[in-house]
Amino acid sequence: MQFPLALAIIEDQAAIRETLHEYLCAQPEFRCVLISESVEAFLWDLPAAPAPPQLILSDIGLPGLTGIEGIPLIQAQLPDAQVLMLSVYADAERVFEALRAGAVGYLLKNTPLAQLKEHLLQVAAGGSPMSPGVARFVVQAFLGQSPQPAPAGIPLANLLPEEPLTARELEIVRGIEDGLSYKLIAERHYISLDTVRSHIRNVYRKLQVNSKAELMAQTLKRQRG
Amino acid sequence: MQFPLALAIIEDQAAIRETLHEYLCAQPEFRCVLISESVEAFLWDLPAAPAPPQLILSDIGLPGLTGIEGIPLIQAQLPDAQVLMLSVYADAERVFEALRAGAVGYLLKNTPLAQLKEHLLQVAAGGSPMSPGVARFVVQAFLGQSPQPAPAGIPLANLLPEEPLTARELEIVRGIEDGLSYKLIAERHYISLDTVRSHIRNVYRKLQVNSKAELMAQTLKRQRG
DNA sequence: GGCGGTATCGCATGAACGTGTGGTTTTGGG
DNA sequence: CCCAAAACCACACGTTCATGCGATACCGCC
Repeated sequence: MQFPLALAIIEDQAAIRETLHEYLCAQPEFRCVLISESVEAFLWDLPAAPAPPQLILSDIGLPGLTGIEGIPLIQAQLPDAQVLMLSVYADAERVFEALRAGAVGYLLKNTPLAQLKEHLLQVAAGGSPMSPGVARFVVQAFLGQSPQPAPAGIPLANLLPEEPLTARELEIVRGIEDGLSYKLIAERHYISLDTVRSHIRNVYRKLQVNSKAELMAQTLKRQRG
Repeated sequence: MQFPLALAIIEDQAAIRETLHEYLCAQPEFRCVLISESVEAFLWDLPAAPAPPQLILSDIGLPGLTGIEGIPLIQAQLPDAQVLMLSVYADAERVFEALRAGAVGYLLKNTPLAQLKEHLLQVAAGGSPMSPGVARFVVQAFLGQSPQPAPAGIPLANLLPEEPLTARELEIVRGIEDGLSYKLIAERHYISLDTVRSHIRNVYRKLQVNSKAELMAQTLKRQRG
């Protein structure tokens, strides 16, 4: 394997895109040949790239075509390129779709930059990096399926707690999962309505959601996955 | 998940065993309850352990019973424990055997200690850590087998509503379970916001709930119970 | 033709929620 | 002892939701 590896990034959120760009391109192992904010833009700009990308780091949740839908289109243009998915979603369905579509790995967005770099290098070396929580989906599918409720304590927090929820926050989340209103949660724990709000706010930030419904949807997916 | 996690190590090579022991047990997240040099020794000493291990880090190449052969025996004694394999072998056959036997992950012995620690924590959080080169075997096996083996169906029908939901209403409910707002549900089905409201109203009456949260809580309970 | 059920849509009002901004008190290390 | 993190509280504003009251249209069926 020869360095630098030609790298392309597809990510719609400017902040994340810039962070990835700045960090990865500062590494001697990589050379960024194309940075796009959508699959469409990527394909459009591809002919103008200084070199064909060997590695493509792509978001899934993109405007227009999703990252998953983009994989076959990208591979049609770049048969030798390897696509590594980056996503905030940790549900089995999306993981399977991505792998079936031809992705070689699947990382969650809370992966630290340094690990992300390592994973990209491992892709180039023939690996299939996956965030460990993601890997379990694949293992279970591989096993045909035998959903063992593995963790004894069951942290309903989330698969890969970049920022772990505090004990208090977990209690609040349990209240939401029980279908309670903020008012009832407040009464259950003898705290004020605003305090509940405050905790919820922090939970939403940590879990990257912005409504009760999204929070519960995340729990639902995790239980089905 | 509560710390420290009760950890056991099975490794025959004294040097590696001591390295793992010293490093991991120095971490506040872990508490070493049993260090053995073979599966047989592990099982023998298990009753004398200060606490039942929650995580077991086991080598594969052991004298006597191999680590893989040991998994079912260990799980018979510790149904809630999770076994993470550690091996110098990176061949597909052994990986598959280990996973089939019940291992939750498979790491190579060249994994840095810091990463090993992270992987163990991820196991406790429900992950399936695998060294990236190992992961590709599993992905390929996954892709090689039945395209849609068992995505765990949608038993949404088998709730017990005295009044059954119509097809349309079920679609709307699915939208809610995906965490969408009324607006997004309306867009998804090309109907107006008020129509969504109308359907939801009927669903709430039929299922005897009066908020999104209660509806989702009902779904959650049904899936757990 | 009339009748019931489903699907569609509109409007209005109060409650619940999400989010921004600011605080204080408590608590567990360094 | 001080700092940082967690828990607690408050106010304000806009958005979303829950629910009431309508309405029209299609379809199968007796």
